[in-house]
Amino acid sequence: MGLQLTRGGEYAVRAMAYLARLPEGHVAALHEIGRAQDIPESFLAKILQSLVHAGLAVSLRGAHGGFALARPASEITMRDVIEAVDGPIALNQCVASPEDCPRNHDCEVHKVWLCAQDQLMGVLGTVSLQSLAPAAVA
Amino acid sequence: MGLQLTRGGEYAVRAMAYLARLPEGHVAALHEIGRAQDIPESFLAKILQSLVHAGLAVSLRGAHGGFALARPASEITMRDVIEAVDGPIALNQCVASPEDCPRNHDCEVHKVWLCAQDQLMGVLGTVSLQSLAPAAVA
DNA sequence: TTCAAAAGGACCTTTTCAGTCCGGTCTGTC
DNA sequence: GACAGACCGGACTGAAAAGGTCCTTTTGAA
Repeated sequence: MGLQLTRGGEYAVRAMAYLARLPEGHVAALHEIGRAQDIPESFLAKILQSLVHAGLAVSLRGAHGGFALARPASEITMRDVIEAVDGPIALNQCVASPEDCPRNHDCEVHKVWLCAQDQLMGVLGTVSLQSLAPAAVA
Repeated sequence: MGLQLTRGGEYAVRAMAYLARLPEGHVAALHEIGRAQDIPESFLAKILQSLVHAGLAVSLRGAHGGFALARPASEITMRDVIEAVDGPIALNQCVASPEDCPRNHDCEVHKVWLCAQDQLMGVLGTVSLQSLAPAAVA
């Protein structure tokens, strides 16, 4: 199909949105998140590790351990989450690494992709986890 | 990587932009396009067939055959071209087929994807092949 | 000490991508 | 009519990524 979000990215957003809805200071265990959001737990484990590595989530090990957001939900965007799991967003190769594209100079198509990418980033980079969590505690 | 254009889509846009630069009535043979745009010819053959099936290009068979745009370059958008080759653009599954998504109702993430998709379509659906072909004949 | 839970890496299966190949068909030219 | 040039169309393939699974190790709290 092409030009589609990966399953991992989708899961990551849902998992983080779930964490964003939790009361302050609460940690959620892997299986809690997985069950609540209907995500295969062993796969979710890998995704959460990416998020922890990226500094978006923190984990507590040992009994009663689990995961929580590393910073306020208002300071984490969908873009952050997706890029942590799927790598940098680049609609096509020539936007990601223009130096590899021989027809780079005066390429009209290139400009269009840059523009499209900006539009996309404008949305994903603006929406925070907070705005995804309307059911936050009162 | 995820969320990236396929090679086929990229080639298709370049090939169509090439055709758009041709003088009216001229047809370009497969090998001509492939050589000019540096696209593997056997792969390009498949791509062009998709474009013909989608009604964006026409082909002439037999000796001195080749390809040309099916309508004026100003009436073919990048979106048309990409969707002809890669299928419908849907940033994620739940945008493509909302009926398959159980959490469809009151899903905040869904709305964001719709918005992002609209932005993307706004760009790709507006840019015509004509605007990609600045070197058109005088 | 013991047990619950995350960390991390090896492994696996399926699908998609990116492309090749080849026989068939069409059509302009000689 | 024969022939050559060019598209048609589908089967095939190798590599890579997606999408997971599993198992061992480490950590922390009761």
